[in-house]
Amino acid sequence: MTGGEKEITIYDIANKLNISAATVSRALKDHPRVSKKTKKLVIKIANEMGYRSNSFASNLRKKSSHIIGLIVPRLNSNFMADVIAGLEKVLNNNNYNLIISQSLETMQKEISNANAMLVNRVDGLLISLAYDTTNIDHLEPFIKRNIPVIFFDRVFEHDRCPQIYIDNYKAAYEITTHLIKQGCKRIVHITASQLRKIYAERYAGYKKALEDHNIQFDADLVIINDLSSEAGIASAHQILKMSPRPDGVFSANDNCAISCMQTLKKEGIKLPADMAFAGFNNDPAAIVVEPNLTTVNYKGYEMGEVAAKLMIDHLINKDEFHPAHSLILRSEMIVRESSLRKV
Amino acid sequence: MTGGEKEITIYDIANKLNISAATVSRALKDHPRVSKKTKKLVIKIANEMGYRSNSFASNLRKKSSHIIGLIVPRLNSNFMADVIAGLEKVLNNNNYNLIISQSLETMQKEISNANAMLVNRVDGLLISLAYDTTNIDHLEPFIKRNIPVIFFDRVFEHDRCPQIYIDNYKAAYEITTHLIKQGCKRIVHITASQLRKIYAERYAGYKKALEDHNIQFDADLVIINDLSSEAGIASAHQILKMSPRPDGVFSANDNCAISCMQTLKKEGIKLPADMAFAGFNNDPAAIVVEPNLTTVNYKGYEMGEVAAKLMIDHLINKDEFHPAHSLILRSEMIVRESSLRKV
DNA sequence: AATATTTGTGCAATCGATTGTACATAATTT
DNA sequence: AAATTATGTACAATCGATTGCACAAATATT
Repeated sequence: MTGGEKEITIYDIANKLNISAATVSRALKDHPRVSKKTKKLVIKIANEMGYRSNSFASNLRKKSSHIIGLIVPRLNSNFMADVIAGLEKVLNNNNYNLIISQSLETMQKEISNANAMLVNRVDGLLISLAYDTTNIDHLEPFIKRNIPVIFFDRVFEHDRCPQIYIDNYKAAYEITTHLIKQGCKRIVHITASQLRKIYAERYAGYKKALEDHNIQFDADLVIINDLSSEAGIASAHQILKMSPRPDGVFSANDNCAISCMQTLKKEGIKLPADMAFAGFNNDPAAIVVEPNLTTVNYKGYEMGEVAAKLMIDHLINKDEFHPAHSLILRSEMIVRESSLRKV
Repeated sequence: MTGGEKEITIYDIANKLNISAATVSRALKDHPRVSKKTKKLVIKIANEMGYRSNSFASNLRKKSSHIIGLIVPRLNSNFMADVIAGLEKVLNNNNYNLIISQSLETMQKEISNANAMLVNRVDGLLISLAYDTTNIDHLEPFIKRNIPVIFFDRVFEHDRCPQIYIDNYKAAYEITTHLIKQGCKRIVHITASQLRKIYAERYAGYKKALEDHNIQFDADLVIINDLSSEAGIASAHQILKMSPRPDGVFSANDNCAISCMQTLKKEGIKLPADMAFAGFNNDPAAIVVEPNLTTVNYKGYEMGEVAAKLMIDHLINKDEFHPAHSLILRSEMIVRESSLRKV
């Protein structure tokens, strides 16, 4: 099976109209120096001939691809799917395309993804870091080439790269305070690698809330794992062994909180009477689990939109000075039955 | 802020080594006619100088981008996130990149997405159709250019395009039969637009199962909506008004089934005693809702992998004859408490 | 009417990698 | 030793769009 018809180029159009390719090129991109008559004619013929601009040639000449790279730890999470949906919408409206890859939580794959993005000559890079990423040397080639790099969610400190995240510290502080106000005195905190700022900050918010309410911090109540469903089950067993038994749990994500809740329920623990629960993210399942889970609404879609807008802004005003300011999105606590012990 | 350092090209390497750019090019791609010594040297210098191949130039010359386009109705669903994760893994392992966009369930946006993919000169297109897509004229330019188009999940009949989907008819037949075996006699079916083959087939499987078990089909028991959570709530109210009251529900997705279940539970219906439930997809929330939802395991990740592999195969053996065979993935019924009335 | 400005178009170089062809030199075969 | 083949490299055209510059024609200004 051999290739279809030959692709139409601006030269074909130029030949047909007995004008130069330069004029065709200018006409197609609405250059002011081309007469309206010529423009109309060119566009008409281009359509008739089924012309499609060759982006390779254009990109080569213009040294820009109109493609934005995205690297995330995992594509299959609710939060990330929302982020991507938001990103895609905004980028698409601005005629940018999105090329995506996942690091699968390893720095090694993140590095190879970054290299692929570089070879693909993305105009900008959006990235949420893998669990074990300890440095961002692999992003230096972008920074060196003045390709904007924007961090979101799992961010990294760098004076040239804006960061977008929510105030994890504050959200964790609020939710812990809420649990305390519901009468909890021994609150377990389930979290993940403290290498990632977002988890470290949630942890810090948790600690500060305890401190501000005169509750002694107890390191034995802190469980560090990968926040998976399996980890939630394991956490539940660990909690059951604690003595005296905790009366509240604040998990750094909903997923882990939910499987933990289910395991505890099976073991006869009454929720929230025996133990109040709070999660983080507002996954769809938070309103399915019984009792419905108190959590922090982490707006993925909005974060995607904001990240894309910031990226577009950087690209359009490429030469302007862009302070690498960080954007902190508002998040809100959503109180549901899992934490309500007082009415 | 002006651009960083100049990009290194093969000419720079050639100059430094006093050899021709042609040799550099061949050395970098391990051409057999270049001596091992030269290859080593070129690679060494290329690394030292920080050379990155310019994909625009390469693509322009080779007329291929190594980019696969993906168009889906919505990015933010569990199923789709899984599909994308699977796709990305396989494509990435084969040095292909993935560019994605969402039609937001409208044919209009699907058309504009397709055009963008064409301009971006994707090497292949993977697509799951929007709700209201009635024809695929917008994909003809790909077919005409011999760019492989592969449908998955929401497929379309076309003699040049392979389709990947599960046997929806069979799965629906099985699950309906299961409900019947659990003693259900009046089974509601909640489904979506019959324009989409997958829903039409699930409907057909449902009907056939009734017929084979001598249960009279009753059109009043069929609810057609968009399968959203809101639609699930509305369906619940509709079901409550039915008389005599149905004793089973088969929803064409889990999402809708779950919100319907929750609404019915609030209204005092006992599940599964009063009404047995079955869904479709095996969303994570299916094991969170109480009672856990009987459903069909629709393996998104696997579907993504299979679709990607098929695409790679088409691209690598570009000139061979490819029968546009369809791939039907195995799906399995997962029986949980929501449908178990007999032990 | 002469000069200055605007408008419209074409020429030709450029972006960087690839590849068919040519041509040496080296290694083998007769 | 002559003829043949294999090996290694270079030349130059090509992919298609873009754009600085030149220049003619049309219009406006003095």
